[in-house]
Amino acid sequence: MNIRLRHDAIVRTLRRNGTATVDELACQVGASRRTVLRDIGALRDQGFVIHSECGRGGGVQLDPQSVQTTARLSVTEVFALLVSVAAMRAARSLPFSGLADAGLAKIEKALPSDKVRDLRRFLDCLHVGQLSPKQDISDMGTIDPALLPAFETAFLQRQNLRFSYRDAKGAETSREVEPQAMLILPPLWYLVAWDSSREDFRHFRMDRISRPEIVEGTSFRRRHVPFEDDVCPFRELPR
Amino acid sequence: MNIRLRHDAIVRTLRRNGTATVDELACQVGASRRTVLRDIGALRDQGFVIHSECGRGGGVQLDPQSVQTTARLSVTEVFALLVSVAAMRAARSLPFSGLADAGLAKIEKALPSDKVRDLRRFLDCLHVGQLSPKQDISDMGTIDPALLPAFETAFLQRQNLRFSYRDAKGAETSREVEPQAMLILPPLWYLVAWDSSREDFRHFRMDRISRPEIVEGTSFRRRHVPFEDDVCPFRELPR
DNA sequence: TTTTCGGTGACAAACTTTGTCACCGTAGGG
DNA sequence: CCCTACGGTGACAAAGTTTGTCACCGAAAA
Repeated sequence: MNIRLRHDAIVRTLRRNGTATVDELACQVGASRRTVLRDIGALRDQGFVIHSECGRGGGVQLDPQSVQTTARLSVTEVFALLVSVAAMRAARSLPFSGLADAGLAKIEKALPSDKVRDLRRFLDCLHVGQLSPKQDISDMGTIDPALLPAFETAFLQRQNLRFSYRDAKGAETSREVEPQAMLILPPLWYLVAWDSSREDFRHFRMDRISRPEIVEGTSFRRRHVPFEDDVCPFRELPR
Repeated sequence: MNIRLRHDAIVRTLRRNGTATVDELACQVGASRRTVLRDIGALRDQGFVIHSECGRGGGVQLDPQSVQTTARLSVTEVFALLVSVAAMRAARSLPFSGLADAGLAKIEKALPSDKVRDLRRFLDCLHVGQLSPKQDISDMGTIDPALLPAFETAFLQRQNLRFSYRDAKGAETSREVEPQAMLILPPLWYLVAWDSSREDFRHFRMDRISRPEIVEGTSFRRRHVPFEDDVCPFRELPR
């Protein structure tokens, strides 16, 4: 039995039984006492809170407050999750909610059913209220929702986008670009786009963009956004 | 060098260089030709689209259209992501957006900086527009946002919640419960709560709840929501 | 004081990953 | 038509990692 599966099995058994002795666990997962103890150590290293008591009636116990799970999700699965949560949360007026719904359905069909079960189980673990108590609600009002329908269309139909851009010095210019990606670095959103008149990628802060409009009759292909090794691929973000 | 790190390095090198020969990659990552070829096989199994060409001037190339990354995120990291995206997306009127912001800050501080970098890099990969084209926007209007402030308070302050609940048969009852969790099974939201008059957990469909209010002067502790092995922990959800 | 239980260190056995080598097929250049 | 550059595969031993066994420690309950 694989080490990951064994960790998973141990966690699940502990969740189910509440408490168990190491020998019971060893028997359950078909491994030796020593291995189970090693596994418990590894799980603790991973952040699981596992209480233990010596002596008669003792055993190990998973702290019920701990939200940790053993699951590690691939990016595709995480994307499915993000899409699903975004779909539920996003108000109708926010962009890409339709896409999100469509994506969710698509991903649920595409993933093997045990993956879907894992996702569900993971969502179950998202008990609200585990995080810190209320604090200031920081302002995230940098993006004007009124801009977004034009963006959505530009992305989905792959049509050029024209808008007015105010740079860091306050100068206004008019741009026509091929929207390639949205870059989200909280709390700012950037539009990553190919500027064909300059023959290069440019990054535009969303809150500096105004009057976006689709350029009818245009159509572009996706370009390969260049990546740098070991650094954020977009080096010079407008401040 | 670890197998995961090597896969990562190969993918990044291919993204940076566009194309590379197996021998170059082998030299780069400090492994043998054979191992790199095995790795490429493994990456293909994982869903990466890697083109290859024989002969002079040939080499391997990562399909730029493929959004795949090698990253596998732990649940804690995924939660950080979810929280961050939710924070950005959630309109002010939706619940838990304050919590989300606070959580994001907390998590960014708690995670080692390379994890934050991974998260950033992962967000960079969330190129919008990779999913299927526009489809019907399915209705997600089952949750009345007006309900949610009372819920948020009940969760965060751990105060009892009283509301009117209409069951599957249409009968209205009044309930007073300890809200323990929100269960999100698209497209429905459930409130998982301890019903102290019945001494048991109950599941309430959010769209059947009306007139929620905090019960002043009450206070409860978190309870351990029981999990079943290998199945959705909440077996009998109201239809 | 004995039994039950978590926890540790050492070390060989079992298993997995890696490197080496020999070899195949294809494409381009001379 | 041969040579060279390149991706790709199978076999097998070397290197590395995980696991089981065993001996032993300390705490707590009967």
